[in-house]
Amino acid sequence: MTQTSTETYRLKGRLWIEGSEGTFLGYGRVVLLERIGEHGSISAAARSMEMSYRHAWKLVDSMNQQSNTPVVEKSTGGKGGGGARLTEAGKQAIATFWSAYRDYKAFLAQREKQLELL
Amino acid sequence: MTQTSTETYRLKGRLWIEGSEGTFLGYGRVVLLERIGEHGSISAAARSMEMSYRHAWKLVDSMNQQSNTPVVEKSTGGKGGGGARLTEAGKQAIATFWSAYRDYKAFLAQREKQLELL
DNA sequence: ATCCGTAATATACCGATGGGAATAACGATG
DNA sequence: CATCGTTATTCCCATCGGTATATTACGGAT
Repeated sequence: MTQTSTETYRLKGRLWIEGSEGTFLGYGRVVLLERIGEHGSISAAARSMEMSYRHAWKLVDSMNQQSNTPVVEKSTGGKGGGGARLTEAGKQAIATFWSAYRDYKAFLAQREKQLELL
Repeated sequence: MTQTSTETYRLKGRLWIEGSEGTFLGYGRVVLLERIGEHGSISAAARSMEMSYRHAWKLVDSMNQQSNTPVVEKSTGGKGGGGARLTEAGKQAIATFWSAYRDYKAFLAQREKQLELL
């Protein structure tokens, strides 16, 4: 027995849905969509996470451009200065991603048990 | 029908095995291990891919530190200046990762068929 | 007409990551 | 004991994503 330390290993992964222009939906993007749904604006959603408005705006723009129908509808000016709200396609996108994500997590947890390392 | 463009979506992901200090095995690391096995040195392995020796060395160091038994044995000086060779644990690590990787690819391909987006 | 908070956009900066070059140690071989 | 190609290690630099900051456009409410 010359075993000094015994490492334990975890199987980890990232999951995302790709469109024609790269990433369409990923974990952070979907959380952002949810926050937009809760707060009613991109800026409030960005503040609620640890994300800059610039970054959040780019993500929303990227998702809208790659979606067959926009996931977020934005309005500028007006009461409260404007805002943003989820579309039906947006809600559907969230559900679709979480569904795949749950399956993915389950796969990882299951597959992790079979790891055999020396 | 107001459908302008019809995006098709792909389910993509990354997979890696984590130890106590972060990533232990990933796609690039395992390819590097294989190349070391083929070429007999870290530097030749690095040259054979598009990787700097500095980077390759750090990856090998990280893997060795996190493995219960080293994955690469290195020798300095001597005929040919030294070299590096895979250990049994290294070969095992490669096999373990590719096995998980294949399953993971199969999972992604299968799960992709179930994506439903608007 | 003014105010307000948001969308929209450009610019400058910052921090991490990896690359390249440079240097030293190493040890069998001739 | 000089050579040689590798391991090992330390600098500095280019690149790149994201942050912070600043500015403009917008339009309903007062």
